[in-house]
Amino acid sequence: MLNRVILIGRLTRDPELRYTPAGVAVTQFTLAVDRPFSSNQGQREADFIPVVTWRQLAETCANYLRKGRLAAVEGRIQVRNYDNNEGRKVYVTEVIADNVRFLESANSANREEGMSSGAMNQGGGNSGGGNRGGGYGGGRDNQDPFQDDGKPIDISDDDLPF
Amino acid sequence: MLNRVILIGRLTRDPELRYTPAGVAVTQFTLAVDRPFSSNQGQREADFIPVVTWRQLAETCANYLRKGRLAAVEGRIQVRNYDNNEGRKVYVTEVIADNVRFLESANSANREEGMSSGAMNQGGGNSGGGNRGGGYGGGRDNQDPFQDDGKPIDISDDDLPF
Amino acid sequence: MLNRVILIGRLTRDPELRYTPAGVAVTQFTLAVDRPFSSNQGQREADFIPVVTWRQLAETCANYLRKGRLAAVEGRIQVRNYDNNEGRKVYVTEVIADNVRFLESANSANREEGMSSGAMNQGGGNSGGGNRGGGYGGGRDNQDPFQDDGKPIDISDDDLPF
Amino acid sequence: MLNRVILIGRLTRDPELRYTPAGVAVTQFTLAVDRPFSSNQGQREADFIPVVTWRQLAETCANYLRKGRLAAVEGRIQVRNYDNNEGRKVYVTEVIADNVRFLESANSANREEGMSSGAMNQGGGNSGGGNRGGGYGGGRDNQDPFQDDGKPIDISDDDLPF
DNA sequence: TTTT
DNA sequence: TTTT
Repeated sequence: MLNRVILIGRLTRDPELRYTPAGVAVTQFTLAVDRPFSSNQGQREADFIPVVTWRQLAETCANYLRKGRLAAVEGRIQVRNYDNNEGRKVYVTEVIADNVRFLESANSANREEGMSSGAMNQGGGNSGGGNRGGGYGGGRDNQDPFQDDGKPIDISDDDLPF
Repeated sequence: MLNRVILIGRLTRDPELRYTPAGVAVTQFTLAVDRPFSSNQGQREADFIPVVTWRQLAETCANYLRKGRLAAVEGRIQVRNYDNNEGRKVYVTEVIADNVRFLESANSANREEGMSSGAMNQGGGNSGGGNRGGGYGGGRDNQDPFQDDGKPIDISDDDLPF
Repeated sequence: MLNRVILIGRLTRDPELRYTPAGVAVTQFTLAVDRPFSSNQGQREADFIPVVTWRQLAETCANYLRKGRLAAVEGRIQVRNYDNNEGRKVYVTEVIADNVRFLESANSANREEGMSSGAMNQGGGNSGGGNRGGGYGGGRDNQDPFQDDGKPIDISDDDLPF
Repeated sequence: MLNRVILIGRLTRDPELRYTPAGVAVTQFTLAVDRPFSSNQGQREADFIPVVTWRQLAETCANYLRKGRLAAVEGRIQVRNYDNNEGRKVYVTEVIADNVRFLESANSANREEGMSSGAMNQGGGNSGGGNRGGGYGGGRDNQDPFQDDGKPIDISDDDLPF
C-alpha cells in the first residue's frame, strides 16, 4: 500500500544499460550503502543494494553515473523470483527507482574515470549553491521565521525534542 | 550513507519471535505490499517483503501483530548472504525495522483471530524455545531466503544490528 | 504516528550554533531544495526549509557544514507557534533532524569558504568509493543475483513497472 | 534536490475542496501526527501539519477522507510566502501530497459520520462554489497560515505544482 | 508460501 | 483552532 525507499551510496561498478525486446531502456547498478554502525569485529560494513531504472531515467543514469560515484535514489522495493537451473526458486530484491540524483559530477569525483567521456551537462542541476532565493534579501525586519525573530527560538530545555 | 525504507502492508502470517543464544529477541514477519499498478495481465500484484525487528520492538510486534493486520514499518534495507549447501552464495534482503505502527487493532480487524483473542501482551506469543519453524513445515531444503535455511539465521549476538 | 522527512539541498548560510540555558547545543540552518519542476514563468525555484539539530549532532553540523554545501537531512516535521509582539500567533515549521550527511567536504566544495576554517575531519565518512566489498571479486560464477544471472533479467515488456 | 515526506496521522477536520479559476481541484486538510515522545509536562503532543492535494487526488481525498480518519500521506515540503496586510512576509509550510492512503474506511472508523454516510464518491463533497470557509468562521484576521488568509490561497493555475 |  |  505504501512502499518508499531512499538511499544514498556509491556505485560498485558502471551502470549497465540494456533494452527490452520492445526497445525500452533499463539500467541496473548496485549501490554500496555504508551501515550506520560497525560490526562486532569493529569493521565498517556496507549493504550492496541493486537498483533498476527504466526509460528516460535509465538512459540518464547510464550517461551520468559511473563506478564510485555518489548518488541518491528514490524508489520502491520490488521482489521478483525465478526458478534457477536446479529448479529452485530464487528471490531477487531490487529497488525500482523513480528518481536518481547525481551527487557528484565527473569533475567533483576525483577518481579514475576510464571511458567515462565526461557525460553531458555535468554538474547540471545542483549548480545552485547558497542564497539564490532573493527572497531573503537585506532589509527585512523580523519577517523571516527561519531566523532568530527576536524571540530567540524559545530554546528552553523543555523543548528538547528527544 | 543513508538507507531509509517506509512500508505499509499486511502480514502474510503471524510474526515469529525467537531469541538469540544470548537471549535477545528477534521477530520476523513478511509484509504484503500491494503494487501501485496492475500487471499487464490486469492483475493487482504485491511485493512480499521480509521484515526483522529486534529487542523490545520484537516483543511488541510478536504481541500485537497477527496475520492479515495492516502495519507501517520504518527501517533500512539490509542484504546478507550465506553459502547454501551447494556452495552457492544466497543473498537475503530484509528490512530491519526500527519503528512499527499497528494500523489495526484486534477489534478493528474484523477477521477470525483463532486463539489469538486479540489481547495485548498475551504473554510472549509463540515465544521461541524449541522448534519455532512450525508454519514452514519440515522438508524444505533451503529454497526460502526469508527463513532459517538450515543455517538458522546465524543469530549470534554479534549480529545485532544496533 | 509516523513523521519522516528526507531532504537533500544546500545551506543558504553558515549554520548557527547556540546553547540552551542548560547548556544543550542547538544548531539551525536552512536548506535550499530545488523544486522538481519549473514555475510557469519558466524559472527554477527552491523551497527554503529550516532545519534544527540538537546535542552532538548540532555540534557536528556546526563544525562541518557551511553556506553552499550540499547535505542530506533525515528527520521529522515539527510545528511550533508563539505569539508575536502584535499578539498574533505565528506558526513555525521546522525539520528536526536526527541524521545529517555531509555530501561535500571542504575540499570537494569548490566555492569561496570565507571564515570557514576548514573544519575537522574533512571528507570523513564517505571516503569509500567503488568496490570495497571484496564480496564481488573475480571468480564468481553466477552467485551474484544483482547481475545478469545468465537469466538475463527477464526483461520482457510485460515487466514494465509503471 | 530531494524532498520527501511521509506522514501518518488523523484529520483534524473534514477536508476542504476548492477549485482554481481554471477549474483545477485543490483539497486541503490538516493531519494531527502524534509526537514520538512526551513533553516535559508528561503530555502527549502532536504536530498539526497542513496537506494540499491537487486534481484527481484532491477529489478522491474530498470524497473519502473525514475528520478523525487515519491517513498516510506521501509528498514534499513546500514553503510559500505572501505579504500580509501589515506588510509582513508570512511563511506558509505545507506538504504537497502526491499519494494518500486511506487507512480507515467509513465502516472501520467507529465514530459519528454526520451526513457523510461513508459512501465513495458522494458527488463532490463540499465542492467549492461559494463560501467554503464554514468551519473557520468569518472574522479572522489573518492569524491562520494554513488557511486562505484573506489572500485566498492565490490559487491561480500558475501555481500548479506538477 | 503469501495479505485485504 | 485542532485528531485518537
